[in-house]
Parts: sequence; C-alpha cells; structure tokens
Amino acid sequence: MTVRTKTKREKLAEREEAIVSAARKMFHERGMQAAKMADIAAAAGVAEGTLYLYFKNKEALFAAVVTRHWEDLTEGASRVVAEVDTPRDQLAALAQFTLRRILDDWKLFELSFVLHYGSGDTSDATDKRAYVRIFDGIIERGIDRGDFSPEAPVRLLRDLFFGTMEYAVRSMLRSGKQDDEPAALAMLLKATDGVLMPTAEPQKADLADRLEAAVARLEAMSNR
Amino acid sequence: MTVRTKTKREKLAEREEAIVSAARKMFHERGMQAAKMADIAAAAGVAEGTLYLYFKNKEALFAAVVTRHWEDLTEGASRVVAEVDTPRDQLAALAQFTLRRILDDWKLFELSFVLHYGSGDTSDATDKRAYVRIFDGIIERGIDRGDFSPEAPVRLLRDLFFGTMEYAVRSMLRSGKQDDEPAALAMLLKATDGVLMPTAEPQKADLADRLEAAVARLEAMSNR
Amino acid sequence: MTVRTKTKREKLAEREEAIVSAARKMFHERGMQAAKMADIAAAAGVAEGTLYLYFKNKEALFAAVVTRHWEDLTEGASRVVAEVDTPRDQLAALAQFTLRRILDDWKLFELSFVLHYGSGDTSDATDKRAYVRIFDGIIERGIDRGDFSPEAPVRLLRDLFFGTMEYAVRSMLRSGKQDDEPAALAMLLKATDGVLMPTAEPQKADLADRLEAAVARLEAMSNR
Amino acid sequence: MTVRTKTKREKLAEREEAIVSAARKMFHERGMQAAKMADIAAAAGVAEGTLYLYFKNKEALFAAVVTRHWEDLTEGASRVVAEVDTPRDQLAALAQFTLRRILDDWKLFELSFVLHYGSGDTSDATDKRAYVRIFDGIIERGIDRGDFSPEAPVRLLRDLFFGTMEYAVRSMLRSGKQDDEPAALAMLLKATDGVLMPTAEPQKADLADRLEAAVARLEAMSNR
DNA sequence: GATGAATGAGAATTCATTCAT
DNA sequence: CATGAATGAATTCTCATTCAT
Repeated sequence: MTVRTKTKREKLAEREEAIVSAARKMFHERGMQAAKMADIAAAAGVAEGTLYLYFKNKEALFAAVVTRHWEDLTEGASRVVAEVDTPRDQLAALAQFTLRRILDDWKLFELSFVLHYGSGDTSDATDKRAYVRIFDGIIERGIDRGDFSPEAPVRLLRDLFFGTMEYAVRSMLRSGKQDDEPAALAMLLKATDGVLMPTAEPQKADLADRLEAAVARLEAMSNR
Repeated sequence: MTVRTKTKREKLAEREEAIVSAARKMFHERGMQAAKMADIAAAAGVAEGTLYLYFKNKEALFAAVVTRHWEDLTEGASRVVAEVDTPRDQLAALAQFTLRRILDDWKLFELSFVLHYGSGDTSDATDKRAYVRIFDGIIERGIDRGDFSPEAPVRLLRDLFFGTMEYAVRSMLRSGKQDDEPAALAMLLKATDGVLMPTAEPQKADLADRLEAAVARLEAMSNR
Repeated sequence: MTVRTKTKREKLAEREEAIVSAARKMFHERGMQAAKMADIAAAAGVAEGTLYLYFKNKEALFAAVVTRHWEDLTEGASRVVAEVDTPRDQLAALAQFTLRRILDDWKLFELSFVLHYGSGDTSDATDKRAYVRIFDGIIERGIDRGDFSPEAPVRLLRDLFFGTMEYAVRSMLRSGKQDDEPAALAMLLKATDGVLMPTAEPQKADLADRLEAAVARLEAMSNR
Repeated sequence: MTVRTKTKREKLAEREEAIVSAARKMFHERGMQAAKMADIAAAAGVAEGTLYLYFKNKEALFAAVVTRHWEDLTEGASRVVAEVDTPRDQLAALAQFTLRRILDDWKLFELSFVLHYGSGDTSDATDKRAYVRIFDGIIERGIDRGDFSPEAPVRLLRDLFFGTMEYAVRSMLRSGKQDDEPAALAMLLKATDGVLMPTAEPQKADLADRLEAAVARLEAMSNR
C-alpha cells in the first residue's frame, strides 16, 4: 500500500517533470510564442488537457520552466563555489560558472525576462533569489573574513556582477565573438575588486587596526 | 507650389510622428503584445489601414518606436556629455543621464529587448550603435589625454557600464527603491575606475594581501 | 467498448458529413467566394475552429465538396449504365444522366473548375478520373463487341462527349431553355456515332455527286 | 480646335487601351484575384484613381479585358474563314483557329469564365455572340448551298463545336500533350459531319431524288 | 480629368482553454 | 486522473474604392 502510494506520487512527479522538460525543449526550439501547448503535450506524451491538470495555464508552465532553470543554476553554482576557498576565488568561480551558463542557456534567461514582461508579477525575483543569495553569501563571508571592505554595497554589487555578465553575453551573441569570455571575466573581477577592496588609504588603516588587534590578542594570550 | 509641397511633406511627417507617438503611448500603457493596431490607429487619429501605409507591419512600427527612442537618447546624452570637460566627468554625466532615462523609460528598453527576441535581425544593434559610440568616444578621449589606461578594454567596459545600469534599474524597479540611484552611480564609477585607471595600487594591495596573510597566521596561532 | 468506439467514429463521420454538406449548401447559395467559413460553421452547427479540425483550410473544404460530388456522380452513373445492355444504349444512358446532373448541379461543376484555377494541383483530375473511366469502359466494351470502330480515339471522344454536354448546359442556362435537352442528347449521340461507327454510305453519295456533275456538264455542252 | 479635340479623344482612347492592356498582362501574370488594382495602375502608368475614371470597378475592368479578347478572336476568325471557300473548309479553318487560340490564351478563357462566376450577368454571352455568329454564318451558308442538311440543329452544333474544343484544351493542358491537336480537329470535324451531313436513310431517299432529277434532265436534253 | 493618400470593412485562421466522456 | 475534440474570441493585414486637392 505504501509502495503503491509512493509509486503514484512518483508517477505524478515524473509526469510533471516530463511536461516541464518538454516545455523547456519546445521553448528552446521555437521560443515561447511559437511553442504551442499542443506540441508540448505531444512531446511530453500526454494529452493537451493534462497540461492543465499540472499547470494553471501556459504562463504558469513556463514559469515552472524558469523556476527549474534557476534551481539548476543555484545547485550548480553552489557546487562550483564550494570547491574553492577564498571569497575572491569563489567570486571568480561563480562568475565563470554564471557567464558560461548564461551563454549556454541564453534563451532561458530571455524567457525569464519575457515571461514577466507585462504581467507585473515578482515571481522572477523569487526564482532568482536563491541564486543571488550565493553571491551575497560570498560577499558577506569575504567581509567577515576581512577580505572585502565592510562598506561593500552588496546589493549594488549584484547589479554590477550579474548586469555586466548578462550584457556581455548579449554583446557576445550579437557580435558572434565568444572568445572574449576570459577577458570579460578578468575585467569583471577587476571591477569588483575596485569596489570590494579597501582602497589605498582605508586599507592601510584597516590593516593597521587588524594588526594591532592581533597583537592585542597575542598579548592577552601571553598574559594568561 | 513650393509651399504646397512643403505642406504636403510636413503632413506626412506629422502623421508618421502621430503614429509613432501613439504607438509609443499605447505600448507604455499596455505593453507590446496588448497594444492592438486598432488602438494605435485610434490613438493616432487615423484609420487602421493608414498604419500600414507608413509601416509594413506591427513589428516595423514598434521598431520605429525603438529607433526613435535611441535617437532621443543619443541626442540627450550628447548634450549632457558636452556640458562637462574631463572624460571622467563625462562618464559620470553619461552614467547619470543613462540611469535616469532607463528608469523613466524602462518599458522602452524592454521593448527594444523583446522586439528582437525571436526575429533574428540586427537592427537593435544599429539603433544602439550611435548611443554606445558616445561612451566609446569618452573612453577614447580619456585614453588619448592620458586619463585612462591605454589598455582599457573599451568593448568590455561597455558591458560593464550599460549592463550594470540596466540591471540596477531592474533591481530598483523590482524592489521599489529608487533612492539607491546616487549610490549605484558612485559604485559604477568606482568600478570603471578600477578598470580604467592606471594600476599602481594593486601592488600595494598585494602587499596588503601578504600582510594580511601574515596576520591571519598570527591570528590562527593566537586562536589556538 | 466496441460500441463506444463505433459511436465515436460515427460522430466524427457525421460531423464531417455535416460540414461538407453545409459547405456544399453555402456554396450553392452564395458561390465559393461569398461563402464565408463563419456561415458554413453556423450552417453545420459547429464552431468556426472545428472546421479547421476537419479541413486544413477553406480550399481543402471545398475540394472535399468537389470530391464528394464526383463520387456521387460516379456512383449514380455506374448504376444507370448497369441497367442497360448494349454499349450504344449505355452511352445514351450515361449522356442523359450526365446532362441532367450537370444541369442540376452546375454550380458544383463550376466550383470544381474554379477551385483548381490558380492552384496548380491535379486533384481535379483524380476526382474526375473514376467518372471518366465509366465512359472509357463503355467505349472499350463496344469496340470489343464490334459495335464500335476499333480505330475510335477514346481520349478524344471523351472531350467530345463531356465537352459538348458541359457547354450545352452553359448554353441552356444562359438562354434559359432547358427543353433542348433531348435534342441535345440526340445530337450528341449522332455525333459520337459519326466518329464511332464504321463509315460505308458516303460512297453512295459520291456516286450521285458524280452523276449530277456529269449531267451538269452535258447540259452545259448542249446549251452552247 | 478640331485637331485638339481629336487629340484629346485619342489620348482618352490610348489611356483606356493602356489600362486594359496592363490589366490583361497583370491577369496573365498573376490571375485575377492576385492582380491588384494598384499593380495595374502602375503597369498602365496611371494613378489608381484614374482606373475608376475609365472603369466602374475591378470587375468592369476585367470584363473589358474579356470583351477585347473576344473582339480579337472574332476579327482573327473572320479573316481565317474568309480565306477559304466551302463551308466545310471554313468550319475546319475556324476549328483550327479556335483550338489554337484557346490553347494560347487559355487563361483568358478561364477569366471569362471565372468573371461571370457568381455574378449572374450575361455580358459573357454578349462578348461571345459575335464570335459565335461566325460559326452560325458558316452553317447557314452551308445549308443554303446544300452542303449541310437543312435540319442541322445550329444551336446544338455550337455546343458540340466549342464545347469539344474547350474541353479538349483542358485535357491537353492537364495531360501536357498538345500533340493531339490535329487528331482532335479531325475527330471534331468528323463528328460535325455526322450531324451536318444527310444521314444514311434520308441519304438514300435523297440519292434517289437526285438520280431521278439527273435522269429527268437527261430526258429533257434528249427531247430538245 | 488626374492624382494617390486615406479609408475601413472584411475574413481566415490560430490556439489556449474547457469539459463531457 | 486523463483525454482530446470542440470552442470561439481575438487580431492582423489587405486592397478595392473614394475624394480632397
């Protein structure tokens, strides 16, 4: 009984997966407008009506595609980021990963864009949030560790980070030159450094502070 | 005769202007998809068929809206940039102008985006080119004057410059906080500085890194 | 289960029948150009979209009307022809049947004509083929039996047979005189006889000609 | 003054000629439906509005094309028929001429057909009348001369004559075989002979009559 | 008479969504 | 739950015709 229930649930999940997958594929092949519900149903191996058993309407279906896309992205980014140590390197890893993925799946980014176009909803934000959180986490950790300036405007940095990459991809796709990828990454990191790193003057003060603090702790230790 | 001809031409131009204007308005109010040709015709005070006398089809009409938008932008930016002297200040002025305009006319930017979505044309690039040229000009002049590093990767900087602003606007619109505008500009310029300015500090930063590493070890020691 | 399937299929068939029937009717009433899809749908008691479930487009729908028309014709002709024995009588029967049907359904013949006008397809030929085959069969049998001359040019005779009738109908409809029907049939058969039958008499006529000519010469001589 | 008036009239006539000519050409190239008034105007070198100064509407314009077509045909046929003597030969000449012209200008025949399709007018008849009159004249003369049977059903013969040829052309165009032309003509004439010529029984009576008459004349001669 | 810009009725077709089975 | 036949609203674009100049 338990098994059958489980099987049932799995079947449901599988079907949903098949539908989202088919929708993603049809979208890739034809674009959202041209991706017909009938085609998606056919590709998913279900009847047209079944689509509406799982998703309220076409928009909801494509929203699911987008959501899954962001989930994939988040998962991938997490893995990549976890593989390196310093926040700086993590930023670099995240940038590389993100740029590559935007390039590969540009259409999906567009979809996420087009989808919310006109319909003033904010689900887009929700989809992205987890992904962006990874970025935020790196910055925060960097600040905590003292790698980054505590004054770093995290929110604005996100704009710099993701905005630059999205635009760069558009430029690359437009011009057909994808060889700029490493250069673009280098520049992006240089730019973030410009914002994140303590600038000359403050840096010295910071450095002195920390050195003093460390010494103070050593003193405390030796006093124990 | 000359007068009459002139009048005729003017009428044509006025009508085209009225149509583009109406299209822009309808688009703003309803979005491209929901902006019906019939509504635009009504708003422009012409018959539906007349629309097709001036523009081949809906897409062409909206392309005209976008083109005019970029022309407006280019003109405004030129003026703003001409008012200040140093490339650095010009960059700041351009940034401020651009950010403000993207915020005001965000829908038009989206339109320019969505419009070319699917239809593989490159007119978008053409529309934007003149505008982007202003940016390029500033950078080039800055390099000539010695204000900016000759190694400045102009093309990539464009991605940084415009990408960051577009994304920032999206963030602002999403969060509803437009008060970040000055901060966003400041950060953007700081970031561009990081890329544009002759790099002398980095060595200092390197130094700082090494010092930091040493301190970190001391900390580790003291924490033990 | 079997029953339900059968019912379903029947429903489909019924609906298609209703649509074709309505199309035929609307066409008769208004002509192809003026027969609107909306009207046909209404007449068939289905939604407009349903029309496109059964037929790709308007042309396909009317092609179906034409096809069915030829099928009806073929069936009717087969029956009529089977009722008599000699090829000569069969030809007469076929002629009578055809003439009557063209008169009754002239618009349908026109449709079949107009339909293929412009669109370079050959389905028209296919539609007609079965019908024309009946004619060919009669001629062939007649030749085999020795009723008709073995040199009979079957293909050309078809032109004579069907062409004369089509044109005769146009004449009748134009002049409003349909009473010529029997006379037209009589003439047609006489004409086919002229082509089908072995010619023997003419020589006798020649004989008279020669005698007359000779007398005429004698008269001329004696009058001199 | 007279000259100027004449010139004016000629201009009018020329313009009308240019329009009809352009319409005929556009029709040939694209078919009636696809031949746009704007295109015709352009081809004729006049403004669109001007078309309506000469012809009430599109249908009237194409009716004029058809009318001119029949006039051309009539003139050509008259010439060809005048070149031979006996009614029998004239018939043959007319048939040959007609068949060739239908083949060459099949589209125009179709136009004359399609044009009147739906709009229940009879101008078609008028257009054709003069042409058909040529046929009638030949038959009548043949009857007067005693070449053809006085009982010849002229009206029905027209159906045979023209119907067979129209249908034959359709067959030829459909099958792509135009080499049947002489054979088709031969058969057509044989068929008309079958109807026009005194048939077997009457012929025998006729023969007897004529023989008696000849003998009577011989008797008269010998009595002199 | 000539022009040609403006008109606007008109219609085929699509396709997301529903609901009886 | 699944189906897929039926729905019908919705919209672009065309082009014959008009009429102010």
